[in-house]
Amino acid sequence: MSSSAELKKAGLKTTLPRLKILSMLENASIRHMTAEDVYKSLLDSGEEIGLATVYRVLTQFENAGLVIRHNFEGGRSVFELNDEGHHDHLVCMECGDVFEFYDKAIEERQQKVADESGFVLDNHSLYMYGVCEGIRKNGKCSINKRKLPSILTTSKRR
Amino acid sequence: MSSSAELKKAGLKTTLPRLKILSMLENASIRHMTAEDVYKSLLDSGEEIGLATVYRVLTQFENAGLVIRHNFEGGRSVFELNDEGHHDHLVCMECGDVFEFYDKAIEERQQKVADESGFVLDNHSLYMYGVCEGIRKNGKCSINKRKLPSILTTSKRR
DNA sequence: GGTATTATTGCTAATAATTTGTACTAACGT
DNA sequence: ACGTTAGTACAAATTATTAGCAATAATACC
Repeated sequence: MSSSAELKKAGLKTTLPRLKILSMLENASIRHMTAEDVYKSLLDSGEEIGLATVYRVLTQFENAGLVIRHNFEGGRSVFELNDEGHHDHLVCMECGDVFEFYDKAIEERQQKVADESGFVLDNHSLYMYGVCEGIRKNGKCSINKRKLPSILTTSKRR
Repeated sequence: MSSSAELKKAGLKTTLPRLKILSMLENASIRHMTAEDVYKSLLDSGEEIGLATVYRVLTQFENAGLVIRHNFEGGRSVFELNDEGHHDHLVCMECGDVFEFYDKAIEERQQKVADESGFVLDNHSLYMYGVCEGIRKNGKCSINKRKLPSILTTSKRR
């Protein structure tokens, strides 16, 4: 499906900034990007866009279900295209890379816990933080060739 | 153990602000509090303290392992006394109450996933968001008689 | 116990991420 | 093509949190 059609389906007018951002998310080598990552990437590609627009559009995309917002440790949000099924995340605290996984047993137990507590579940977030194999064995991540996401490098928050 | 002794054990000098904050956390009816909750509660109790001190001390407590910091949806941190074993959280998005649970199966599967991915796990956070039974059946939470935590009521962030 | 030394507090101002206000511009329906 | 309405850009505002620094309090030493 074309980006334009995706926007329409999501109930969003197909505007140039939205197309730029959506196609950036679809083609970027980094899957989990902060608003600023998206902003800077677009500027780097020679595209013109305002930071506020990026924030606004990403929030619209989130509400429309086009992207998922994550709040990993560090305080700033990262956005991920909602193009796969649900999954959880393993975040390497050294190289910043994000590994995705889906574990049926965990999902089922979560539902069971919610049921037993009388909760109707809306959503959940499971983030696991650790150090990946590449870093431990080679001092650098063999998989991750990209720059560290700003969430782990530039953020001074803890 | 006295609060003073706890501070010492944690390698922190026993100062008045630290004692106030620790005892506030130990005696508060709300288990998960934002820095501002702690600050306002102390002011309400007639105690004098600075907001910056609350932030500083809570961070020190976190580093010392006395409290756990959580980042529930909404962007602001909540702090919880680290006086029980590890557990995860179910957050009611209507009444703001937080239910704690521990599920051995989930913990084991998490470890297994990490092992299989070559990760050495440092920590994890599992937050489940939904609507509790009290709200669904009575329109209000039967368990939660306290005021809503500011994270869900005063925050304008999504 | 009294004082020096050093850590800690309490202000206020700074910061960082994100949101809003508003005047300009671009989509979409006709 | 053209007007209406929604969307964008920029700057200014907000919110949570942190940093700088002078004032103060807590241990160490006598």
